[in-house]
Amino acid sequence: MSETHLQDALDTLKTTGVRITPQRHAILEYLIQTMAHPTADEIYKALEGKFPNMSVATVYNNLRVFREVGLVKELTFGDASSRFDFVTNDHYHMICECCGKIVDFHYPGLDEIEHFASQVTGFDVHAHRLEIYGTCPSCKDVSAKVQ
Amino acid sequence: MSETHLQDALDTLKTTGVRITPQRHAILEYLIQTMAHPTADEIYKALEGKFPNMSVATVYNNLRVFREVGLVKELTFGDASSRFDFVTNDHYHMICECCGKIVDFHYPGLDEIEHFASQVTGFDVHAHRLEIYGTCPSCKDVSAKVQ
DNA sequence: ACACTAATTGTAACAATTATAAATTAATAA
DNA sequence: TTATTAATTTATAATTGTTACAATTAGTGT
Repeated sequence: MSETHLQDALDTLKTTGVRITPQRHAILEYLIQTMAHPTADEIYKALEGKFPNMSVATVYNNLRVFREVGLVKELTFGDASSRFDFVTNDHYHMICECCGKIVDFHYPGLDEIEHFASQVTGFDVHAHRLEIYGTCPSCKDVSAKVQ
Repeated sequence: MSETHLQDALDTLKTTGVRITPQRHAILEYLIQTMAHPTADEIYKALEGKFPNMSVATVYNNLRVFREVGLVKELTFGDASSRFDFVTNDHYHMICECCGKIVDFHYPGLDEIEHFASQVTGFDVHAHRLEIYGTCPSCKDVSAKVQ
């Protein structure tokens, strides 16, 4: 099924007139296959084996292209570097403040808040972003043992 | 009433054992008084007149101190630099994707989603973050005129 | 007013990201 | 298939936001 995701993504590129290069193919493949939400540098390092000559700039350029086409979402948390997430269906992120782990979860029907906010502020609403911060089970265990 | 905010903030510093310096006083005052959500550099530039010798490092240091004490929230959007928001009561942000304007709005009862997410992921939940993106009224006007 | 310690300053370092220009390569049509 | 053209990659330099550091300065409790 990640196969079809990749195929869909490539189709999107084709219809949008974005050339499909081996580097783009590899970046997309990696983004889809990994369960993590990698930084640009992590992607760069992960593909170093396959593409010894690839430049970091290529990773950044293509992540921007993917974002513009809507294939990829850029996540900016407090820390230094952005993380990138292949867009499938809508989901939110639960983030461990201890170890940085990110877990996806689904939650339907936050559209009402978009409505509400639109009414209150007079904005046209395009999208929203929600993250929840906490402590993951394994970090809870660790801190329990320490005490 | 922004007077009491400032006084409360200073009290918080005192009880937390954080020294009250003129620079800290001025940064807090500026954060409370401005309706915007300034970057560290904007704060630095705004106080340049009063403190010609103040270092950027001082601004960053103190914003970190304020964050650790809970007086200030750091907002990281897609763009390069963090923005800082004096913490009053809980509110969310509506952000114009066209001009970057940020408008605060209140919305009660998003605790249920914290509960839900906690159940689903097994995390202990500490906080959440929500932003809504759209186009502000004045940017709507401009784009209407162009067409 | 004194001493103690934290805070400020100026600067250098760092790390993420972007700009640039030259070399390469994918898509297209002949 | 090949030539053409414009997009893409690459390598590197530049930029920018932020932090680290060491020396100086200044709050605070006594």
